[in-house]
Amino acid sequence: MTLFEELRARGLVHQVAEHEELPLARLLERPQTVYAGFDPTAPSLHVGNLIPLLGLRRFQRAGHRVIALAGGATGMVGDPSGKSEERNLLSAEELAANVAAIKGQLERLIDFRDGRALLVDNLDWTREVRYLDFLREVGKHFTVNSMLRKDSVRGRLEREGAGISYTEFSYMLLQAYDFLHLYREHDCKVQVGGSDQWGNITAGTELIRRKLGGAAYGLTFPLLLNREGAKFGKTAQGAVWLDPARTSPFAFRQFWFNTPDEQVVALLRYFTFLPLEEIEAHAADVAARKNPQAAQRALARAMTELVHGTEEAEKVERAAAALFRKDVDYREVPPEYLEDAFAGAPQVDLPGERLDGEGIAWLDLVVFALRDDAAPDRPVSKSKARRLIAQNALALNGERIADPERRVTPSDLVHDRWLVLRKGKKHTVLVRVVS
RNA sequence: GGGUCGAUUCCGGAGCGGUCAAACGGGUCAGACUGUAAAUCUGAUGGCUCAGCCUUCGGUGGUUCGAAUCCACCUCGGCCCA
Repeated sequence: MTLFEELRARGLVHQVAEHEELPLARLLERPQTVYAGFDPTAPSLHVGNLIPLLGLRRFQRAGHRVIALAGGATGMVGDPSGKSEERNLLSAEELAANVAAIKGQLERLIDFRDGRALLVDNLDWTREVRYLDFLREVGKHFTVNSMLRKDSVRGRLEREGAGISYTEFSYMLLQAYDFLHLYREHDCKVQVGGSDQWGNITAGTELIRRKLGGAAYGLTFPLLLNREGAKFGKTAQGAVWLDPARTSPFAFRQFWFNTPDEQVVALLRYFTFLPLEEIEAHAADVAARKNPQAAQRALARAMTELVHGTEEAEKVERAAAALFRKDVDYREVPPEYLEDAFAGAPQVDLPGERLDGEGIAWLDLVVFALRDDAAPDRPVSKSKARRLIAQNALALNGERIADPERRVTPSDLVHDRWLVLRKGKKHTVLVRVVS
């Protein structure tokens, strides 16, 4: 199976910009250089970025050279694609920090050994370009008419109360210029990206054709939506990040595990490198409602291994297995197993003296241990904690406690040092009592 | 620069002087069911010393016994004109 056939079989081909004399599938029969860009809009990539990133990885595995581009320059301008509103500009310092962080993540998912991949920053060739030169060299090749027809721009123009600044309007020219640059310097003829990048990619192929008479190609991956129709990877708590400091490996694993049946097979094909036959076996199981959650488990495992490594993936899988077991008596689980099980779960340290004497009221312990759903950097308010208790949503060491004034004392400790606090079915916090 | 419309709780969006912590929908959280699903049903969704009180409706000042609702100015945004 050729790379192109596999991409199709996995549902990864959305649109292709190619040429009659030599279609993309034929072009790829010989090793090519392929690029995708990542704008430094945040200090970490998120699962949405995995689409082009793993796309590059597939090209690389098929023997092509890939270029991962960090958008130090384009990030300064802001891509209007897929954005319903104008965004605030990031400072140069923020951008530089973001670029550095993103580069590190790219390096873990793409193999850069022996020139098999390049890591570039478009700021390097854009910084010195003078505005007048840019207008004459690049701007002249675009009509505003065609720019206005791009979805990214049109969406903004048509949306009531939105609008688009000249800065963001210019974005596609910068990205086109990147493609031109890579085409010239690295003989890069193919750009890939999410489907929202179509307009930006074709702007590049057009520029290359007009300026150099060159034949450049584009490929976009389908845009994934979750059930609510929102962009894939966005949750109510925000994006699902690759950085373990922002999204814990446990939460990362759970994100994939919680994929609904209707979507899990598509995600296996789309994101994982599992053989297609294996995925079809899962598809059959899901359709027959056999082995519930097996497909989700495979997906969660594969993705966590990819991003956080095998060891971490095993750890959080064990943690989930322990945490979601029914009727666990934590006192009966040996401490070393417990510690391991909670390695990926949120933890807080509680000073031991809080338990002395009367102990701490259940309500206060909850406020101490729980974060606010809406603002994860803050503790829950007492009002919310009260409501949760009233709704019988909170359990201590596996036992629901409905009395906010119930005292929690050292006699509640599991193995003399822990309190296991659970909210609902899915959220567990390990409270470590320290002296 | 001129005209005009708008800024409401996470989002959309009601409200047009008291009965407004603010309808309704979405989202979110929780409970039941279940497979740590989906669908469905139920409840909750500003804060607190929690059956009472406190602080909110772009900002500042004003009118009034009383303002999210009226007035003035300011800030920001849309649309139209220049």
